[in-house]
Amino acid sequence: MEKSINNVLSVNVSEATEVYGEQKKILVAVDCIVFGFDGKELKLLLFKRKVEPLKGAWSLIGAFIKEDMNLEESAEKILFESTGLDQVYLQELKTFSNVNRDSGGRVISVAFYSLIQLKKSKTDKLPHYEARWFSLNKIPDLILDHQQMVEEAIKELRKKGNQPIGFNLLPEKFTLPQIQVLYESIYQKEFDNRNFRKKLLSLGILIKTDKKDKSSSKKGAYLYEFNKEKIEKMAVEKYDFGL
Amino acid sequence: MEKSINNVLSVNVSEATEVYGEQKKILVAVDCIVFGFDGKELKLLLFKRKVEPLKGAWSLIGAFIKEDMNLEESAEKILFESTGLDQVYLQELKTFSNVNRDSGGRVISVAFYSLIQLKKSKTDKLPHYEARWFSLNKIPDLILDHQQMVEEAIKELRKKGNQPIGFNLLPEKFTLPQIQVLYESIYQKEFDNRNFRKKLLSLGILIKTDKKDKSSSKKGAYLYEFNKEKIEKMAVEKYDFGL
DNA sequence: ACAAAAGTGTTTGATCTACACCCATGG
DNA sequence: CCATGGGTGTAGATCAAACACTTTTGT
Repeated sequence: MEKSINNVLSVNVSEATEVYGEQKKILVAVDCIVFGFDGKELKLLLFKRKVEPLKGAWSLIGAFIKEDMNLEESAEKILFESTGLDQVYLQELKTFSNVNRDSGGRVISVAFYSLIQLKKSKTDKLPHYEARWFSLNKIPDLILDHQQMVEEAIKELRKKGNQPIGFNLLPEKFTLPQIQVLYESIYQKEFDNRNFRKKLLSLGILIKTDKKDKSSSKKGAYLYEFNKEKIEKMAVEKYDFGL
Repeated sequence: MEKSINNVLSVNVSEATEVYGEQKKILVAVDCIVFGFDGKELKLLLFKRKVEPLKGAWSLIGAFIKEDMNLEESAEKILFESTGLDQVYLQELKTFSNVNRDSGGRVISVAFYSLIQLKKSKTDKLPHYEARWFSLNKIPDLILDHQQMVEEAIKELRKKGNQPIGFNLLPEKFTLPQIQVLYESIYQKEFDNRNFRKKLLSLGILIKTDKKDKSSSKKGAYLYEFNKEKIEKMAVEKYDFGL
C-alpha cells in the first residue's frame, strides 16, 4: 500500500481539468424520505415503481442529479414535481454509496428527509402517480436500501426533538393536544399531558390565540401559533429546545 | 414545471441499465477533516497542494472515489495513505455539491471527519508530504469550500459531546486532567474541574488504574481507561452521554 | 345528565452550578 | 519549604417525573 501514497496525493492535490479527466465519473441520485403529519399520526410517502426491474414495488421518490443543480436544488425539484409542494423543509441525512446497492449500476444516493403538513398539501395529485401515505408501523418492503434510509431518517427525526420540528409538520394554527399527538407519533410513546404542556409552554415559542378548535372535542382546544421571530432568533443564538 | 412530472418519475422509477445510461455521471470525491489531540490542544491536519492550480495552498486531504469502493472505504484508504493510520474513527459529515464549488470541474465531495490520537500516530511520515497540524484558532485559508467543511465539522464535534469522543482522541490510558483539557479544547471554554470529574465519573465508563502519570505534575495524576464493553453496551441501548 | 376531551399544580428526587481548600511531590 | 498541579464536598437552584381531578359542552 505504501507505494500508492504518491499516487493518491497527486490525485488529490491537483485539480487541473486534465487530471480530473482521468477520473471515473459516477451516477449520483437523491432520494427523499417524506414525512407527513395528518393531525393523528406521522406518515411516510411512498411511490410505486412503474417500470422494470422491481416494477410495482414500493420505493422512495428520487432522481439522478443533473449537471446544473446541487443536491438541495435537486431534492427540492423532485419533491415539487412529485407532490406539488415547494418551500418544504429538507435536510440531508447521509450518503449511501455501497458499490452494489443498486442492481441497475453504480449509483451513489444522497438521502434527504422532508417534513410536511399533510392537510395543507394539495396531495390530490398523488394518487395519480401511485403514491401512498403509510403509517410508520405499516411500511411495506422497499427496494434497494430504501428501508435503511427510512430507518435512519426516523432515528434522525427523533434526535432532532430538540428543535421545533412541529413548525414544519403542523398547520399555522394548532392545538396543544395536536402537537402532543405529533410528538407521541414521532417517539412512539405517550407523554404525560401536564408535563408536556408545561415544558412546551416554558419554551416561550408559542402564542396562544383566542380561537378554539372544536373538531375533536365538545369543549374545544385553544389554537396556538409558533412565534416565528423568536424561533429565528433562538436558532441564531444556538438555543437548544429540549423536547 | 408541471410538464416534467412524468419525466422525473420515469427517471426515478426505472432502474434498468439502459435508462441509467442516459444519465450524466459526475465526479465524486471524499475530503477528510482530520482532528488530532496532542494532550494539550485539538488540532487539524492540513496538506499543502503541490500542483497547480492553487499550488502551495492549504487543503484538506481528499481523493476521487473509485468504482469499486464505497465512500467509507475510500475515506479509510486515503487516510491510511496520507497518514499511515488505519482503524481511525471516521464519520460522514455532509455532502458538498454546489455546481461551481470546484474550479477544476463539477465535483461533488462528501466530507468525513476523523479523530485520532496525535501521540500514538506515527506521524513521522507527515512532514514529508508537506502536511501540518494546526491549532483550531490558527487555521490558514483553505482552498474551495474546505473552510466551510472544517467549520461544520467543528460544529458537529461539539454536538457530539454526548458521546464518548475522547475514546478516539485519547491514548489507552489517560488522566482526568487530560480529558478535561480535551473537552475544553473542543468547546473552547473552561470547565469547573470538580463538576467535570463528577459528571464524567458518574457515567460509569471509566476504570481507574493504580498508575499515575507524572509527566505534567509532581504529584502525578491517576491514569484511567475506558470501559469499552460498557460503552459498547450503552451504545447499543442508545444511551446518551451528556457531556 | 353524561361522555369525551381539555385544562390545571404540587411534590419528590435528580441533576446542575457555583464555589475554596488541602494534598503530594520534585526541585 | 514552596511552587505546581491533583484531588475533593456541599448548598442552593433548576429541572424532570409522577400523579388525579375539574371544566366545558354537544348530544
